[in-house]
Parts: sequence; C-alpha cells; structure tokens
Amino acid sequence: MRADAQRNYDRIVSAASEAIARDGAEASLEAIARSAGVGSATLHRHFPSRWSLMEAVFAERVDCLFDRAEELRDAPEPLDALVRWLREVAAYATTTRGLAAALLNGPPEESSTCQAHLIAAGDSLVRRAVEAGAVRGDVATADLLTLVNAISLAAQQAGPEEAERLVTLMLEGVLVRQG
Amino acid sequence: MRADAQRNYDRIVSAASEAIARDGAEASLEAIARSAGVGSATLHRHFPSRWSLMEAVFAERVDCLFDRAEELRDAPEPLDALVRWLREVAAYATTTRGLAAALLNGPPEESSTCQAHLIAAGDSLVRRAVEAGAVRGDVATADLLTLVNAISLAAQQAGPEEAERLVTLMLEGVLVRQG
DNA sequence: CCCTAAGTGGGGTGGTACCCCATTTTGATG
DNA sequence: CATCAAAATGGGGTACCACCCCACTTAGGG
Repeated sequence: MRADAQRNYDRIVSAASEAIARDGAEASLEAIARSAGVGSATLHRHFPSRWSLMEAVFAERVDCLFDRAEELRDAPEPLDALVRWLREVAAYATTTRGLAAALLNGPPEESSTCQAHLIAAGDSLVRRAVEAGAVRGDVATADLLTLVNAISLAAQQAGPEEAERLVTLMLEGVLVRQG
Repeated sequence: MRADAQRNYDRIVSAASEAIARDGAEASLEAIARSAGVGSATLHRHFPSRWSLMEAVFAERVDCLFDRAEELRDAPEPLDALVRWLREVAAYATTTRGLAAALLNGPPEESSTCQAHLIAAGDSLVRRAVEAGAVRGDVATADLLTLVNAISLAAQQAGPEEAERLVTLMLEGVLVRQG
C-alpha cells in the first residue's frame, strides 16, 4: 500500500470514529469523507460498504476488549471475571453508538470479523466460569454476546446504567430460583 | 375527518404494512406513497414522521397482543400464561420486521403509545406470575418487554426459533441456580 | 530523473425525505 | 339541487444521500 493511500485510510477511519460517536451508526459517509479532507470516491474505494468502515473503526475497540479478556483470564474468581468483562462489553457497545447495531444488524459475513474476535475473547472466560460451576454448561459464548449486544442496543437511549441493570437481570434470570 | 382523507389514510397504512413486512423498518416512504396511489405530500401530511406511520401500522398488531393478554389473564397457570405471551410478543416482533426496531429505536415520545399499550397488557400477567411465586418480584414489565424486543431485534436475521431460544435463556438465567 | 501504475477527487446518476402551493374535491348550507 | 369555502390533494422543487466513472495527479522503483 502506497504511503498516501495509508495516510488517507487512517484519516478516514479517524474521521469516521468521531462521526459515529457523534451521530451513531447512520452517520453520513459523505460528511465523513469531507471532514477527512478526502473525496467520497476515495472513501468508497477503501471501504466498499458501510460495514467495512464500521469494522475498521471498531477494530481498535474490539482489540481492546480482547486484551481485557486476556487480562481477566487469570483472575481468581472466574465468574466475577466473566461478569466484569460482559459489563465492559455492554458499556463499550452502549457508549460507542453504533457498535451494537453494527455487530447485530450488519450483514453476516461482513460483521463476522469483529464478532468472531469477540467470541474468541469471551470463550475462555465462559469456559472457566462453566468449569468453576458458576455458569450453566449449555450456554454458548455467542448467545451471551448476542444478548449483551441486544441489551446495549435497546438501552442506547436509556444510558449505560440501564444497560448494566438489564445485563444483571439477564444473567440472574427472571424466574424465581427453585434450586 | 373527510371521507377521502380517511380513505387515503387507510390506503397508506395498508401499503406501509406490506412494504415494512417486505423491506423492514427502513422501507422507502416514497415507494409506500406510490404503491398506495397517493402523492408523497399526502403521506407526509398524515404522518409527519416515520415513527408515526410505524405506530399506525403496528397498532393493529399491538391490539392483537393486548387482546391475547386479556385472554391469558385467566389461564390456570400464571407462569405458563406469561411465558406464552412473551413468546408471542417475540414471534410478532421477529416476524414483523421493524416492530422491534420501532419500539426500541423510535424517539421516546413517539413510540410510547405502542409501548405503553403493551406494558399495560403484560402488567397483569406479570403481576399474577409474581403473586404465584413464579417470577421475581423486582422484575418490571417494561424491563421484560425491553429484553424481549432486544432479543427479537438481535435474532431478526437468525429467525424466530433462535429468538425463542434466547428468550428462554433470558428467563431462566445464565448463572447456575444456587437455591 | 523519469515514467508507469496506483491513487485521487470532481462531478454525474439515481434515489431519498420533506415542503410549497396551485388545483381539485367534499359535503354542509341556502 | 346548486353553491362555495374549507379541506385535502399531488406535482414539482430543494436539499441530501450513496455510489460510480474517468481525467488528472502523484509516488517511488529503475
């Protein structure tokens, strides 16, 4: 990749990051190109679809969550580690407007990179929690992340604390515990 | 309301219903007006915002769920009634593309009519289930509906059976039951 | 230094939401 | 039944969007 192409790529991702934080997942690509000081054609060549741009923007965030999962993997309390990580995922998805929407509503193939990365990160935490007897064995990491993302999407206008409350409710369950 | 205005109103809602079922919540208003045999200005006068049209389209469905709740209110098993009703809500929201999105992502005031109607419908079922000792007392009907809608939205591309699975998971909880 | 291939962005196309206003239609009244 | 003012209508206009074509520019290896 030529140096100028790389420079423009970075500028676009940076501008898109700001625009999405401000306007959500439906931010105008034209405006992003403009604020990056780049023609719209350049943006569309680097990122053929809206989702590919999303993915580039969120890759950094997802990497961060991935690293966080590795940190928590050796925490003393497996359940605590998992719950804490899921809360961080929810917080990221709720505050970074559009992340949840991108992960859930994006075309299957195109949003799978982020999704797969996140699932890989969460998997070890889930497995440890299951082995510790704190989490049901028939729970898939993908399900957990889908639910957390769904909640984040639903609570986007209510705020992060509402999302956290709903995540807790989901983990504990609605039905009374009958042993 | 004049007779012709009423006729056009009905035509628009009918066309919108089809379009949303086919194309989802982002269906083109212009196309809806066209297929209703009506100018776009007429559509925009009757429905100032996209959400107001959504509301009109979904009102029928929501009424149906409301009636269903009343039917189930006197069912012998309160928990069974509640679970069945929530599954029906999920099924409606998943199949009627856009219902979930409309209820969750719509502006607070504009989507509140549907939401309020649904909460009112579910409330009696939740209360009965709580009194029967089957559901936690600190669970709000609104939370339940938010979660069900969130799941529906998340499972929209996966299908109704996936949504049902996730609803069950949410109700039972992810953590192991420790009495 | 030069030349070629990669990269660029202005401008075009076709689509969208939403609004203005001249024209038509309705239905209550004389 | 004829009249007519108010209500309703929709064509056309504006502004914006995603996406694409293609003449021009620039990087960087020989």
